[in-house]
Amino acid sequence: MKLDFAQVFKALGDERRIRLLNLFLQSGKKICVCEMVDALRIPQYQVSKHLKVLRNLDLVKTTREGLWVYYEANWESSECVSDLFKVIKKHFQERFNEDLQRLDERLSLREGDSCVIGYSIYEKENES
Amino acid sequence: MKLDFAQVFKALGDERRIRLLNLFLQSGKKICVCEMVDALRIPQYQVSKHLKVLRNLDLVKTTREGLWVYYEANWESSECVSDLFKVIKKHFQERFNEDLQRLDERLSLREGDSCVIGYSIYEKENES
DNA sequence: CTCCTATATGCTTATATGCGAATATAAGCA
DNA sequence: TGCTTATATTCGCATATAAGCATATAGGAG
Repeated sequence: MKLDFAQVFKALGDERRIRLLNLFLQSGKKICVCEMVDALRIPQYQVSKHLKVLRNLDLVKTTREGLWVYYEANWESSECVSDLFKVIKKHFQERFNEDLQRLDERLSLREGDSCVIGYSIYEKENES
Repeated sequence: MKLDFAQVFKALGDERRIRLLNLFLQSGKKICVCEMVDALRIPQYQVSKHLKVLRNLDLVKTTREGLWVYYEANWESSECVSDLFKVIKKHFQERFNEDLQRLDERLSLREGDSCVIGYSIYEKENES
């Protein structure tokens, strides 16, 4: 499986994909799709589509737990990719800080290490 | 001037732009457009177009000497970009080795540090 | 089996990006 | 000035990519 690095750069050439990857790199955690939707404030179908691009290039790993699918950065892909990850991790922390803040809020609602609320918070948002 | 890094990755998401940048990074030299045309074996107008993308993002610097315009990597752009350059320099040496070989052949035709032959070698190629 | 929820994918339309040919610009020289 | 060469840009066309909506899939609970 010979990796085409132009493809990797092209994948990172979309702001939302970088923001997704940045969530994984900065938090170091497995994050589920509905949590990403909250952190990035973009529709679920967009998150899934962009995750597919990252998955096809082996930049992320997935774990399914019941209905929830958790994503994390894949540091075992290749040395070049993990060197790239280090650069992003080093320089993008403050660049997308708002995403990380919203992620933290959302992660605080977990029970143990698991997401339990899905999209139910959106129903509450109608109150405001 | 706030740099959009998704744009930088998008610029590197084209194989020919990476190959151009790789020429600068591996050789460490200023290279003129007609030499790039020979090294990458793509038309001159494509080289100029791709160089424009790199120039607009401040990834390369230019020097004009008479008719010839020399390009080189711009290491002063930002720390993040120069960290990216280091990753590319480290991992792409053998990946585009043929470009570098052709560049070396072409650079050996310089007089001093200057390109002097332009596109005249193409006229000789009709013999073969 | 049926219903519900989280995630993934098709499909259609709009937008953007690519190429190649021709041409413009800019500098040197006669 | 006018000619030549190196480099840059413009234009029209084909193709690719993005957004939004609807729907499909997959797993859990009753």
